[in-house]
Amino acid sequence: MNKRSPETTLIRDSGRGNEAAILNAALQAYGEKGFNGASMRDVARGANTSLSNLYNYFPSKSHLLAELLRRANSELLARTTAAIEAAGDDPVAKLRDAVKAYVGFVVDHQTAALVAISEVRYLTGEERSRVVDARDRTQSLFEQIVADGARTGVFATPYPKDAARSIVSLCSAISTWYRPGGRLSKKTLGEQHARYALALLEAPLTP
Amino acid sequence: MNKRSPETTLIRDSGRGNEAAILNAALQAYGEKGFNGASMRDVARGANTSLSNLYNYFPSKSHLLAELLRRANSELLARTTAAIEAAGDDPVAKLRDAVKAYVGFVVDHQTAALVAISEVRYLTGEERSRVVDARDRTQSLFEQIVADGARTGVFATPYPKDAARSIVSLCSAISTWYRPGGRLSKKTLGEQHARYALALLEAPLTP
Amino acid sequence: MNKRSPETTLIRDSGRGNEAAILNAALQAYGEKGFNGASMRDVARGANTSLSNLYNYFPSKSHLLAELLRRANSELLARTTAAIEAAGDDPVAKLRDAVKAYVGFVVDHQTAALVAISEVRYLTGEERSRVVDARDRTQSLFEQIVADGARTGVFATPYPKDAARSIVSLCSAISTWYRPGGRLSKKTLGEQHARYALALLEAPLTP
Amino acid sequence: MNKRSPETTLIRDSGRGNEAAILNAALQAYGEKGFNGASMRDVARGANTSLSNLYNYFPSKSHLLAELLRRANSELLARTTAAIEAAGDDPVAKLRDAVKAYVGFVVDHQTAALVAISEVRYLTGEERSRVVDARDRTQSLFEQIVADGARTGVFATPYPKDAARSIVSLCSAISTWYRPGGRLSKKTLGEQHARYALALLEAPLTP
DNA sequence: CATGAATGAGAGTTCATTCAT
DNA sequence: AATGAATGAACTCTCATTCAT
Repeated sequence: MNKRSPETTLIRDSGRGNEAAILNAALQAYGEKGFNGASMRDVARGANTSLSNLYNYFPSKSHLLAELLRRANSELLARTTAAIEAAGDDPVAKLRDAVKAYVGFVVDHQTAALVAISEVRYLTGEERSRVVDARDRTQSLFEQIVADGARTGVFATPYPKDAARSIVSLCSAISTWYRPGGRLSKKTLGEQHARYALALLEAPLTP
Repeated sequence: MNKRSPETTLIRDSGRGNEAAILNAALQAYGEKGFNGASMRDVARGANTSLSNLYNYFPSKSHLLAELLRRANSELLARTTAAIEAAGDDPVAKLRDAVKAYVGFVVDHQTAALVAISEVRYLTGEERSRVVDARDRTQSLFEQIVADGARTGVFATPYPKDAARSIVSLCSAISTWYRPGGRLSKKTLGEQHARYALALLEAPLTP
Repeated sequence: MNKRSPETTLIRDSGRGNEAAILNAALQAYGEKGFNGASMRDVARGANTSLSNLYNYFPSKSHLLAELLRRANSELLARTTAAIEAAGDDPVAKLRDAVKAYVGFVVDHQTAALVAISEVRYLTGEERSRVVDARDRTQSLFEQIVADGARTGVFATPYPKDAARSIVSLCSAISTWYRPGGRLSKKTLGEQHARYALALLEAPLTP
Repeated sequence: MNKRSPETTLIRDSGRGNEAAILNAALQAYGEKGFNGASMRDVARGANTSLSNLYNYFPSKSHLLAELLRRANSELLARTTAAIEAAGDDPVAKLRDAVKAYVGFVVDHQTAALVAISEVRYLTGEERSRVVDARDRTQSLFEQIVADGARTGVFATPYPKDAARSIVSLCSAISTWYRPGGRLSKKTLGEQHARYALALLEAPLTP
């Protein structure tokens, strides 16, 4: 009926009735108004279904958020892992491609990326830890690369332990200001941030 | 009765009864639960006053947020401006001190910094633009320094127009993970981020 | 799979699929949470079937209750009638055995007895009157015995018209406090209440 | 404005706004539809106030029930205690007057008595135990009298330990069928039940 | 006979805000 | 400046019931 923006490809039709529509509506609602500002009625309206039917798919509003974040983090982790594995052994290549993959995810799924960083705080208990774990696993990938490069001396930064976090912060912050169709394309942003990352690690840059 | 943490010094007793208590309670409530997750009852409880009395000080919940953000951005702008003015003419020194000032603000007023970046979205109309303007003015300071250094060649980055935003992102992101009393002190964080910033700009680093 | 307690023998497998399981689940649910406190979902869960399948057996929640109470009152009436008929002509013997039968029913089907007295009120219209009629028929048995004994003088109470109701109240109240396996067995309770009844009627007691 | 029936005197105007109106409306609603069948909207309507205002007086629906039962049991205990104290030393007189007091309460506050016995089950935790304790204290009064009379031999029943409970059951059951203005007045009911009680205890009756 | 999806109504509770005192 | 009472709207969630398969 309505052409989907590339954004929404994160949530694929699972064959289970309205599940995908609900998740997408929730993503949009949480993205626009925040988790607490968006109501289940908003989600139902966006999914073109009834309020009560939401509860046939997700037992609570926070489960809905949790499932959203689970999928987002899972996709981010998959993309980043794949990029690293394809990059060979060079820490510089690994980092460059990991950053490009991360940035690519943020650009492709801006809303999901934004919700993932700004709304995790509203999860508690196991829901929260599952999501945080996934997020931390992605961050560990960067930490590992930085640690490797620091050992071999290619990353000269005096703060190898902390720099990885800054690189991830830099990439995910894109979700807060990026506007599709603007001056900066996905490709440009990837190259920019790859260079920021290497510079920040004080790696030799090939101009 | 209870010793105030340095955090709370952002809001000074204005001599107007409970105003400071209310603002501090609101800051804490919005910081803990987010703007929409915190209720006016939460604020009243935190300020040890009655719900209805809040409205003798602030006409609405969002005015309260706006006032909070106004003060936070104002203090941040003041600190950054002062640091730059005291740094002399060298772009490197200016940037270094501006970053240290920014980081200092985030560490001193973590909650305020966090609320300032994560809850602006819930303001609208003039309330919003006043706050956004103040935030942009701070960012412009960094852009100006970077532009100056790029012109003289001391900042070799190929992306001078965009790098300033990244530097600011890096500094403000501290508010999302910093824990007082941890491994990283305010001083260390300032030095670290100053170095990150210069590295990112591809300025020559004196190791 | 699971051995049924004697309680559940009130509802016999009618050969109609899940009917017995549903009635038993409803009995337990209404017993634990009351008619309005128990949901059709509770019943479905207890019967190990789906919510919608309940409606293949019973057209509504209140029909389910009505059927339950119909069976309970029917069994109670049958037991009491049988006991009276077996007791011969002596009003004293008749009353004693009627009370024992009633108490026996309450002990054997405590939940059903409890639900029967506490949840009738949620039936309306014909459903209600059918159940109330059955209940009244049982009570009439007692009233008849008392009237007979009063005529012959063996029951000396000045309130023959009202005493029967009190006797029935006494018996059915057992369902509100009885705990199986406690100090009082079915046999003891029967004897106790038979004596209470006769004493209350001011009949000569053989100690 | 509207003349209050004697029933409602259980809840006196406490000077706190709508408190009495709310409690009376809740009593009536719970009495008519049961705790789970009555909604807070029903209560609000009956109290001529808004739904949300109920929560300025009682923090939850079950607190409202608890407070109701607390008052009912308290009044019942007070009446019974007073009657016993005024009755002198004779167990027969004590029992007779205690029963009359209990019956008087049930007749004067039929709805409260009915709700007290049929809706306690919907309380849990401390709310429940407070109410149950009060109820048990009243019952203990009867047990004490029966035990005393059994020791002196004036109550010849072989079941002194259990008979007290039956007497209380008998009295409270009145609330389930009594209709004001019917054949049986408060006075008659009191005398009837006093006689039932003594007969049940196998005390010598003065005809 | 059995199910999962769907729905409109309504549940208890909390919301920001107002007002009389 | 301060309060408790009041309110209408909105909240998340559950209800009994229906229907297509």
